[in-house]
Amino acid sequence: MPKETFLNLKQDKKQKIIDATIKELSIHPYEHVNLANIIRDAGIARGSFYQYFENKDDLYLFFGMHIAEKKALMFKDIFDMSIPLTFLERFKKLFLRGFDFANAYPDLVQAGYNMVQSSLFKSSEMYQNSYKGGILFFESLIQIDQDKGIIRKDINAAFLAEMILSYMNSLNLDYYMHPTESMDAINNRVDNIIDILQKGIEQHV
Amino acid sequence: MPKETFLNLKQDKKQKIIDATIKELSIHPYEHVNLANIIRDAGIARGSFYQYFENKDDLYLFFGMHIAEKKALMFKDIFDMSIPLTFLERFKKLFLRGFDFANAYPDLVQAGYNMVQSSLFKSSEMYQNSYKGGILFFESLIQIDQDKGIIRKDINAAFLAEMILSYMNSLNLDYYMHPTESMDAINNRVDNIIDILQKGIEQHV
DNA sequence: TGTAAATGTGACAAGGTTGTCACTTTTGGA
DNA sequence: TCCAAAAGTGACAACCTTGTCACATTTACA
Repeated sequence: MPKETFLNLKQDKKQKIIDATIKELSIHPYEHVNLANIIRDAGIARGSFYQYFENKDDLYLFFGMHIAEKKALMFKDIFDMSIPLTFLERFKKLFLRGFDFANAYPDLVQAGYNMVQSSLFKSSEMYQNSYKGGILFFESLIQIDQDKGIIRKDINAAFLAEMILSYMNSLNLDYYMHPTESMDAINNRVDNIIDILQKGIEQHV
Repeated sequence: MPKETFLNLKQDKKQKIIDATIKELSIHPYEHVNLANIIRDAGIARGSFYQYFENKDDLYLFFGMHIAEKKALMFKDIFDMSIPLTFLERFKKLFLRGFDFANAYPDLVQAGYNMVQSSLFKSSEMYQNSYKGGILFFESLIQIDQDKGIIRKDINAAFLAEMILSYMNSLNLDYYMHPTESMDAINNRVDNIIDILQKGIEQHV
């Protein structure tokens, strides 16, 4: 956790440090991040950095939370269960929103990708929880649709949830790294995949 | 490429260096690999190392090729087109064989995983080619089945190939990292997924 | 305005890693 | 057996990075 000194900083100085962190993390993998670069770009002294954060890992922890906050805002409505949607409709929304997020915050996403790559982060509680949480959420959506008779009952909800989220992540990450496809092509691709899933899991009456 | 000096080494000395590399790479992510550990475990002098390899990256290049050779041997028959199999049959074989490979060479796979994680390796030509090659191969298998009327013609072969390979990779890697599931559970999971794909892509007459 | 607490600063110690080089030992052919 | 080429060796220079600390400056409040 950052020290109070950092939290008390004026917004624009805080933002400068965040921006410098994004820049450095979006260029270098986590393990090669150089504090000197962040300090230079943020325009602060080395000593000041250690007045704001315990150490480098403390900065990462804060930065991970910063990304999580941005994501929570962007994906909020998709996890809102008061909006009635089938499993596949919700999944499609999540899938497409991932690309919107990448378009909105390209550097942030690149930086986040580099963080997630690191084994240090992958084994962190924060990551584990959010990953498992996502799977459990979609697993329950699948089960609801199975109860309603929309999805075949012989499908293992956990397996399906893991598969689609793992594929979504890898495709989103691909797009972050090489945003070559147009949004039209992306939509086409998502439709094609959703169609396969739809026919693969639907309950025939 | 390793220097001739290395290639001229007696097999058991070569193997000792390979084993030490596997050990170090299976414990630490690529960026944190410490030559001192490899040298100690291999029982050679620092100077000798630089008589065998240009530098650290040269060792990685060689090691990547070493893994590729082992894999080629293990997966050979799956890519043998003289054996007649449908796309899904071949995919299932590949999927399951991935787990066999992990069981046969757990440390090697762990080390390979750590390598593949590194952005340096991911952007290497060797990796790009083998990745694209796999996708193209399965893309062509899908097209063959489409021509035969086994798979719906409105399915985009490239999209489907990318999806299944990306999912297979992530599941295989998961298993490498936490081999908690029994082979029975694995078989069950693979069958469940193959069933969804089967129903999702089959051509109805 | 005076002063104590908070914040800012950058040189530097401590620790770590890579690749080099002058030297030693081994090998293999004359 | 002798000797030149090949292979082996490990101390070390060069470099890099983190976190610290004694001191300087600013802030906030009496």
